[in-house]
Amino acid sequence: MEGIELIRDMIKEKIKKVLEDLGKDYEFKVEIPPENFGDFSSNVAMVGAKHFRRPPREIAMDLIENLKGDEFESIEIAGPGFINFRVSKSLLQKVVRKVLEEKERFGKRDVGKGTRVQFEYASANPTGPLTVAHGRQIVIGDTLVKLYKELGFDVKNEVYLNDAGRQISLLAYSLWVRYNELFGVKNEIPEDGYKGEYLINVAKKLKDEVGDKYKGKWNDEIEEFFKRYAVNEMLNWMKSTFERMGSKFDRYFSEKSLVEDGTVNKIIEYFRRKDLVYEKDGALWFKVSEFIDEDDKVLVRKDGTPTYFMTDIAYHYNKRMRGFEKVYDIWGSDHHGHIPRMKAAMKALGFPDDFLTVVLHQFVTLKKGGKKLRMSTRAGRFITLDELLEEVGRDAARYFFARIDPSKPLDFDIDLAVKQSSDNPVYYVQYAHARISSLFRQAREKKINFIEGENLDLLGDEYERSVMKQLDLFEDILLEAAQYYSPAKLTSYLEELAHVFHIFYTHDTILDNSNFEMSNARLNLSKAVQVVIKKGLNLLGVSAPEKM
RNA sequence: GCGCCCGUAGCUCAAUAGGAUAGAGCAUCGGAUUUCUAAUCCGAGGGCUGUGGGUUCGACUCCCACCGGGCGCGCCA
Repeated sequence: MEGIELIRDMIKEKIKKVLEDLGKDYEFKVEIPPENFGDFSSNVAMVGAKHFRRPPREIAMDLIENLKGDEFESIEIAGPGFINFRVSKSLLQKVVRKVLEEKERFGKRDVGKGTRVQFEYASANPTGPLTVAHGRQIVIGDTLVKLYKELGFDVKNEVYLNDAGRQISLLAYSLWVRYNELFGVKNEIPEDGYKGEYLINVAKKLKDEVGDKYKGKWNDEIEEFFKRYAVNEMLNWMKSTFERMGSKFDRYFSEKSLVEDGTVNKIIEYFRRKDLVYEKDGALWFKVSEFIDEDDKVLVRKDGTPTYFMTDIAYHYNKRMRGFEKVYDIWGSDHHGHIPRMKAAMKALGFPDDFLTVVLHQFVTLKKGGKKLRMSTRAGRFITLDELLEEVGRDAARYFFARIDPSKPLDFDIDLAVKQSSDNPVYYVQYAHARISSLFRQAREKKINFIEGENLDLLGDEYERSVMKQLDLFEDILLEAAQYYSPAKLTSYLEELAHVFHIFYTHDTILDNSNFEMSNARLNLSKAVQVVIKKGLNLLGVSAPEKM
């Protein structure tokens, strides 16, 4: 039941031991080299040149003498001093066994040791439909949440609703205008109001519920009602979009509640005691400059309302009080200016430096008919996430969002996504999964018995080897994708795994009536691939079909 | 003007904490199926990794300058 270590780690350990025997200890790497250089390779001899004060190739020769063993079919020196390892079949076969034994648990580790962390993403103004930019954020967030769970963290995810502030007043008034239109009462939606058609539908629903109760009437109380009604409608809409995306949040957190429950005032009091705020021009300012080389920022406006900065500090205070040891915020790159002052605020509250990590992603631009579309919620003209899902489907949309590293801008060509959706690499990966399902259906038909875990010792030709090596990488990739906050590492991996499988499938006959043992061995290997692909797609929130 | 991010094949992107001959897919051209799904596989062409310097055994990767694009520099969020 004890799983083996990654082969790479095993090699590294062995080398380390040999170095210790020679009285040396320094950093070096074991990696997967380009083709034709063996299975694994190390730069240990090259890095060691300064430590041994001898030429790399000479060092390599000594090391190789001490490394020889059953695990390796061959160890060779190449190029300027690389040591290339070709590992034994039996070592690779153990990976297959491990995958089959652990199934969907394969890849789980306990690096997190139950550390309580939180991911906040897809946070939005509840003033309109979610955009494709939110879609990108949802996929990045969802995937990281699942990855961190795999790695043994206690993870929660949360959406922050900016349900306070001026934009909500504008939303309420815009809805009121639409509502009155239904009675023939004409009013103008302000320039910076919400002119999208969706508010007409909300207005109709409201009219069905309350009739002409608010026709032509407007006061503070009515404004409150319209705010509550509109925000609730927008929130329900958001939830339905999340559901369409296959996304689920543990909690929706209201910005407004931070004012109402006194958290904001509590923070202000604390800052006052610490002499970190001052009054100027009727507003309350936070001494950002006390912590970093940036200008001070307003916390409370002249009119007494808190700024976004203020409530966000309160929100993060709240997170900390709830017991999260680390929080990750996923923001669009247009928020990057917000990072230093938030960090300063965290410091002011006495939180550890690494309490808050911000994961930034570049924006999504849309292209349609060769033209770039600029999205604007207020103007009411944009492609919504709902529309995108309608056109390309959940799997393709999610995979596409995951596929580009968050640090790169994502250029979403809608025409291409619609027209050539079958070219989307998600199908390439899914197809490998479906193909394997089909293999097992065929095996039953051909009366080829599948015995899990048997005949693995027959695996070892070059196609099988490359599949086994790729399987061995999976655990490492999960860690890497989590560390770099990059689901794209996972999609690249899956495409490569699908690729080596397709090659294996093309060149080796898997179901062979004249050789049941070999058939069973290859079915086992296929099964292992299927388990890993399914798991990988699962982490991305993409389905793994049995048939295509 | 200042700050952050990005620049790799015609297009969309890789390149595993500085490593070997910079790789895939799409597109183009040419092949592969009487047998497990051809949504696949094999092959060909296509590159001064934006430009110029620097660091070292070695640079797409690190440093400096510049060019080009995105974003930010609110009592907006």
